[in-house]
Amino acid sequence: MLIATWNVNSIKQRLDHAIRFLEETQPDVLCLQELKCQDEAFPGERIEALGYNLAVHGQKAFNGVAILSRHPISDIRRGLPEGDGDDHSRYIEALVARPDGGVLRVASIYLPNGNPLGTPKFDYKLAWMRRLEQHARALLLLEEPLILAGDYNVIPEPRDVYDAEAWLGDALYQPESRGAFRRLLALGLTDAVRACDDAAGLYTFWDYQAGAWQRNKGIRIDHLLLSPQAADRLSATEIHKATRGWEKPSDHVPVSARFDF
DNA sequence: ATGACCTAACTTTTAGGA
Repeated sequence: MLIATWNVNSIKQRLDHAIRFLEETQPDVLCLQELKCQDEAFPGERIEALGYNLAVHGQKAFNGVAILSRHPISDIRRGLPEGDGDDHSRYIEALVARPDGGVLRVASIYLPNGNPLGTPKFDYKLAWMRRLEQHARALLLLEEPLILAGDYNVIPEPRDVYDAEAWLGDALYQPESRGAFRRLLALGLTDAVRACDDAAGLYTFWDYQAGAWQRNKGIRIDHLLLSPQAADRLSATEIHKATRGWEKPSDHVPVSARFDF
């Protein structure tokens, strides 16, 4: 099975891109982030025509996450637990029926950006990461193949950024943000890309500004975290860098992981 | 050297992104 994640920066603006990616790459599951539309405005028709089932958790103008699956989906959860007062649509989870008869639990995650530092936005990011950690801990007790995929808005390590010094004052590279990401890994989750490739300079985001793409000033912030039962079956990962060169691209590119189930 | 973008919305300016 091929599982992919992509922050599309508006699904309405990027529908042709998403369709092209689905046709060319044929993922079994695609997790989307930053839909920037409400559920009823999600342009699902052409996606469903390709054979995908949809689970959408949208909101007006900002955020919004979805799971597209070629296989039956059930057990849909929208939002993390303990979300009193959190009206951002940043988490959706579903159980996907595997072709081999087993199940696979997948979440599409859009973790808060957290900038600027010293504001409630950064506190919100850290609190959200704590909630994700708690929920991941509970999910791991199920001992299922589990994939927490999405835009984490965290640069895990210096090798994941073109120039670490330039990001020292940014919420994506703060010790607290990176520590919270490491706590997720310490639960027993595996960073899929890093399980397959130790190289520096693997990026998933290039800013629209300042010719970041042309100068390869990228960062790696889109991740697939795997439970042991998923990591055991991981065979390969891919960063679909070419999409960043398409006409009117998203600033993020898809990341995918292949499993031998 | 410097600045350099994109999206949605109560749209001609702002908020949010990263």
